[in-house]
Amino acid sequence: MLVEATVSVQVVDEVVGMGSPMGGAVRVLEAEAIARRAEQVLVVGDDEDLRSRLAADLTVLGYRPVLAGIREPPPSTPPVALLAAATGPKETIRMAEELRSAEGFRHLPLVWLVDPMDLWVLAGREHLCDEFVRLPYVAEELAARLRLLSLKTGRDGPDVIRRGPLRLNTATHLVMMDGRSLDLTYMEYELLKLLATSPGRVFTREDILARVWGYDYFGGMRTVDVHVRRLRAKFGPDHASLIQTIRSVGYRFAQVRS
Amino acid sequence: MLVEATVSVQVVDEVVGMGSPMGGAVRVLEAEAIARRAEQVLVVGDDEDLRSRLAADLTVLGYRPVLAGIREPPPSTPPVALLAAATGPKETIRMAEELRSAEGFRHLPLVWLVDPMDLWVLAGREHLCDEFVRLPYVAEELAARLRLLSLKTGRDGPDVIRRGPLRLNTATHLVMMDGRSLDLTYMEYELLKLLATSPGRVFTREDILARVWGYDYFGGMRTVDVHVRRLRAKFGPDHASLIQTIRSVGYRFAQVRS
DNA sequence: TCCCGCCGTAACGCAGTGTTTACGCTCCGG
DNA sequence: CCGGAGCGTAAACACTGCGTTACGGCGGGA
Repeated sequence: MLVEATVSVQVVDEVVGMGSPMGGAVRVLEAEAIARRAEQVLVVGDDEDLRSRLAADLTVLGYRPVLAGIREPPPSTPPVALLAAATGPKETIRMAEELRSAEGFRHLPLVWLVDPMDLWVLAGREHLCDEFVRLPYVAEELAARLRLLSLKTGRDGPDVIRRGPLRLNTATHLVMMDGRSLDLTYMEYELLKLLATSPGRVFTREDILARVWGYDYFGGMRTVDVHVRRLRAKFGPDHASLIQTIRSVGYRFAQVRS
Repeated sequence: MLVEATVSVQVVDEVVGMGSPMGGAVRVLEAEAIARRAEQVLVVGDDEDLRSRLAADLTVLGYRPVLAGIREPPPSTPPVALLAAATGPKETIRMAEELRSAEGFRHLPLVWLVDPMDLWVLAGREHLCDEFVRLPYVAEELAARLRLLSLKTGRDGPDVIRRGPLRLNTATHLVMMDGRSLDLTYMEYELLKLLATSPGRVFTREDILARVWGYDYFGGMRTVDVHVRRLRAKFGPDHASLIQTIRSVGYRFAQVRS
């Protein structure tokens, strides 16, 4: 399916496993695991030396590098990919083309690491490259370019609420989890926005009904439960516990580090 | 009005400029230059040496450098500006702020030329910087970044908005889709312009009515729906989804990769 | 004055969404 | 260990919002 490469999927700094989301109360360890999550960056390519240096620098910069041979895509899609090829620009082109044609990676922003002698390959291939960094790279430049890229792709900015793996863009109404976009309905979106704007704070069902459905709403409380359930289902099993149940009280969004 | 600087407006005359009937061997760069028809680039800053080197390189690359002290803005607004400061990043920040607050320059994409030691100044100032180049710069990198920038900003010159298959000339009111011209009515054009100038952003029907029909408009919201429908019909089935419906919220122009 | 293109409104039907209901499991106190 | 309250879950039901079409008013040009 994808470019052949020597390194298999290998997630750096695996998160503490999260238990089954079924069954109400969320354990402290799970909340901490979510809290330690940083934004992932996929690092692909056949330049092992460059890849490991990138991994080290990215970690220092607060990112979570995911080293992978792109033949075996990682389980969770990071929101951005760095292309590090040792065998020259042709390999980078091939990786970019195959990532772009692979299901699930089509909209992944690609950052090329390019030797200044090879910059000519970019001409006419701008559709395969969202950003590039001149080699030898400087960590500060890499950081700045990743930040700029986040802004340009709408994953960060003044209108974006960042909560752990969740990105909630209030300008575009786009919701992303681990780089994948979630398809939420209007009520789901509004409910999530309310909870996510005050992580850790507990909202009673009355609160939620009044602020999402309107103060004049007259209906059953279970409506909230059902919508929370649908949100958790769309979050997927790994992130279902982002919304926590406080028994006899209500719900709250987990306290995560952005 | 703008930052004080020593150099007045001075157009470096076109060496490979448009209409130049020079023959001879056509190298890749020159071919690009002709294709680009000598697009202007504003070069501002107090680093005279850097400015002149930029002017020379830009000319070779087929651009038409406009050297200016930004106190005296050039008569016609170029589509992009390079910021070259000798006195350090503070000067660059000041130039960027003043350009952004100056009428007519607000939406001008800014490219910083930054010493790697000064890259820290970018943190938190991403709104003042659309692109940056590490010093000492490489001409090929500069060219590649300018090409990428023009793709990302979706502008071919000051009057042309490019969004995927769509071209919108705000000067001539001409709209093209896939090279074919669309015959839009006045309201259709204004509606499309509003949506297309902020791809991804969701506009409510109130927003749209206020900004296209006028703040004093008093009528039904379904008017917007019908005009959106007419636009989609003229786009054709292949491109109807360029305008997306956000249920219970409004409409938005799709985020397309140019 | 007539004609034609543009624009706003109303009506209808459907797909998508929200709400209700019912049932069974979990948690916790007795 | 038992029982009840609280909650998760699924499915059925009701309805909203939007796409779509048709139609009538308005204004400019012949």
